[in-house]
Amino acid sequence: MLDSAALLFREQGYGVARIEDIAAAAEVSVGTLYNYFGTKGDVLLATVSMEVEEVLAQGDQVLADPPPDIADALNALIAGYYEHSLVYLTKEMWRTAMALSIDAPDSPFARRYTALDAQLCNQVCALVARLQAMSCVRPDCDAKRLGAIIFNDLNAMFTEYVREDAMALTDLLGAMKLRHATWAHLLG
Amino acid sequence: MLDSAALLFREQGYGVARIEDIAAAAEVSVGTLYNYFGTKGDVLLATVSMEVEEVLAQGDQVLADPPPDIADALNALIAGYYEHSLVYLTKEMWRTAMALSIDAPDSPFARRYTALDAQLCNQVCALVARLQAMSCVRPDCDAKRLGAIIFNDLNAMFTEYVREDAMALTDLLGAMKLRHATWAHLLG
DNA sequence: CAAAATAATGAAGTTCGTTCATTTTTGAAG
DNA sequence: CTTCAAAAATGAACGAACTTCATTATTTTG
Repeated sequence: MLDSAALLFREQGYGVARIEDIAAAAEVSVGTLYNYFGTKGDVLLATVSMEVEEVLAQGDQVLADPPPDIADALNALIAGYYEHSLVYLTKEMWRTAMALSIDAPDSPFARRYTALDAQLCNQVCALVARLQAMSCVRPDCDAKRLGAIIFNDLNAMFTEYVREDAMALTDLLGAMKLRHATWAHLLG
Repeated sequence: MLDSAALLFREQGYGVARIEDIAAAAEVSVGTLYNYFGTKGDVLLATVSMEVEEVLAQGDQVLADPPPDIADALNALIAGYYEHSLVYLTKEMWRTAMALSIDAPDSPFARRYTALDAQLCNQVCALVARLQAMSCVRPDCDAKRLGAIIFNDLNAMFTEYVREDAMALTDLLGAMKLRHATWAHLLG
């Protein structure tokens, strides 16, 4: 079911792909699909989760042994996020997931999406703390707060990337590098 | 029409208030309403615009003669944004507006919403530049880039505030002040 | 084998936002 | 005052797809 859904979402778009089509492609009935997913949005979430879980695992690799330079370390972590972002999802799917999570923040869907976001943020915070422990970041700063600022900024840039179909991944990566240079300058 | 719509959106919520109800409250027909607004979302946008226009005007006051201290200046500008945010809109209306602007970024609605956001961002950038000209911010930084980082972070905090009905304005203002302290520390 | 629990089914319901052919009002010209 | 064309207003009907749920089928248990 999930494979069929992900395929149709990618090929036709979340809005165009009807539950009926997904059920047909998965060779089950509509009712069966609803026995496993409470909502069309939940089907999308399952795909988003796959995406973010993998990205978090990748990030843990970076955290285990980060490059001893602020810009390099941030590059390694964040470029991993960005480059993985379209493996399972399209920009349109990201937009829909983001919209759903804002519009109904109390739904199970949104709660889980928010939790995943928080984990990504924590990963950035952990990286900053690690760099601080390695004396690559000035010690007179709160790693948690700095990490959150950095994450919020990078997340906003990702949102912009996802909103503009014309924006290429290289554009995003370029903008990201300028940010990292700024941080290296301020924190080094 | 707009007054009736804003009232119903506030009282019942965007989702619950039907176009038919809004038309009835404004003593016009549904068709008439659609002669002035292309979409239900456009009705919401008109209210969002009022909100942001006023906030931008307030911001210009601050920019004209900012306090000669980073934290104070940021406080004056951003607290103005935050404190004004629920004058015309509810948290739910904000959420819907944000969701619409992400979900269909090419719609007139989204374009205008994004443009307003960009203006707010520019205002923060202008403030940083102003403080730099006043020698309150170290000169070896790009004001435009710093302003964008600061704005993205504060905007993310506002989004969190709007997502959590339980979060009070004072919580948001408190979190904001911690951020400003960080910036004062890094840029002073 | 019986019977209870679990899973699958798919047709029907529901709900609003949106449309558009028709009617009404306006206001300028003769 | 009368015409009449342009502008505004009208509201009934449409459409579309997500969900629901009573019914049927399958699996597991005793």
